[in-house]
Amino acid sequence: MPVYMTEQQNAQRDTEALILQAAEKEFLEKGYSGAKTTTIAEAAGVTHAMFHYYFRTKDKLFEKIVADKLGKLMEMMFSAIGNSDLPLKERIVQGVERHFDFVAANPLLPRFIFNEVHNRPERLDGIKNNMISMATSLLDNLQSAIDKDASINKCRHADARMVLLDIISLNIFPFVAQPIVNVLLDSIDGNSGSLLEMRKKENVKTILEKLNIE
Amino acid sequence: MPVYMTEQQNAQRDTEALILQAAEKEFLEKGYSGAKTTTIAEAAGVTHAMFHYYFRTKDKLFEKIVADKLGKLMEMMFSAIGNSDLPLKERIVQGVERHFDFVAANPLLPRFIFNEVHNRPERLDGIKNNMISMATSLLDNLQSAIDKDASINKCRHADARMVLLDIISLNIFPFVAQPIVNVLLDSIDGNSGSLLEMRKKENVKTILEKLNIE
DNA sequence: CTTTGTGCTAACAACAATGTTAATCAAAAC
DNA sequence: GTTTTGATTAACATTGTTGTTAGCACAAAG
Repeated sequence: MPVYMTEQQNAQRDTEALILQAAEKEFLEKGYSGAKTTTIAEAAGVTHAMFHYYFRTKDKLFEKIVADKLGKLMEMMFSAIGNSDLPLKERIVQGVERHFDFVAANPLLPRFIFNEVHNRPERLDGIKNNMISMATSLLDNLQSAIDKDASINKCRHADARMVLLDIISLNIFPFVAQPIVNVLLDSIDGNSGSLLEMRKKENVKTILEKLNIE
Repeated sequence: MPVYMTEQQNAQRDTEALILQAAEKEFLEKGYSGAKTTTIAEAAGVTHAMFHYYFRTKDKLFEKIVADKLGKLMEMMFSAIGNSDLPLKERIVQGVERHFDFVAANPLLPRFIFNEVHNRPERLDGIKNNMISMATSLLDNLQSAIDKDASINKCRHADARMVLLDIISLNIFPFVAQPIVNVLLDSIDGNSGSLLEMRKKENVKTILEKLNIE
């Protein structure tokens, strides 16, 4: 393998990366059927023949990107289960905030995944087993942490799966429904933009209250 | 206006309605760009020329359907604010359950609206004012009910807007993410299908706990 | 300096999707 | 019964989108 790359190879990596970036953005924004290869090429600043030169077909590139984003599905779900080394309260706070921050950093990801999984549910087949085993172990761990805390302190004996679903639901919704939520709240009082920070704190509070912690 | 319709008029209404139904289904399933007029016509059992005969263009019919579904946006949000004649606890229970049932009866509606509002946020412009005034009055009412209950009983002094967002988030998520949630929960134990009923109860509980009612 | 390989372009080909039109058929109006 | 009206069809026209190909430019290798 070459230590120095030729200029041609540099150029290749550049335009290939440019197309990939443009495609990712376009696909995440508009989904498979809404995205156009010509638009992607245009956004990348190359002729649309380059698209096919590097990635053969629209499907091939799309499936590559779907696979990539599907890999983030785990993170989109299980990052909400905090670090098991922390005491339960800190674990919950960290879990909710970490999860919220992940979604905030990938605000288009949820809608994209929901849409493309709805379009072809069999996309899940490949990661199903991985998902299940990961969910099982993480949830088992969280559940016993909750149960232990429930015995020692006054914490509620909650179902860890439900808590996880609560966190994911609460955190993802404002991003999936952003324009609508903005209309709803921005105009009632003038808190434009601060909604997300507000919501992040609120969700932490909601989950803590649900578990009756503190 | 005729009391009896001619057979031609009957036929017209039939195929027009058939196309409309097929289009609604197709659009809700696949969105604007994913839906094909030929597929709609085929599903309605007519030639695709009929599509244009009755509805001129794909856009026109789509906008009609979007407007219709956007009309349901209010219900999708504010049905969660229960009847103000009831005591707070019953009001919350009724609100959450009524809202959940509405989403369950229109499971494709949220994704459709989120997508098409994201594609063209200006779609909201038309109903913005209506939304705001309705939100204001309904939320004001709910807020004072909460505040009153907080003074009399031990109920928490919660922000009605946040409570509304919580309910919508929790109730809508399982439908928007259905295949994923099913994988996550179905395989952990064998509760296939019962997830939604489970979730409905859980959401009621969560909101009641949040308000510290009962 | 020639040859080879490769990124790149422009033009074209193929197909799918939207939209149109002229002609047909049957029921309703007269 | 003739005419008219409107639903319906098949065929066509158009455009947008995807994918291909022949050739050019230019750096690297010999």
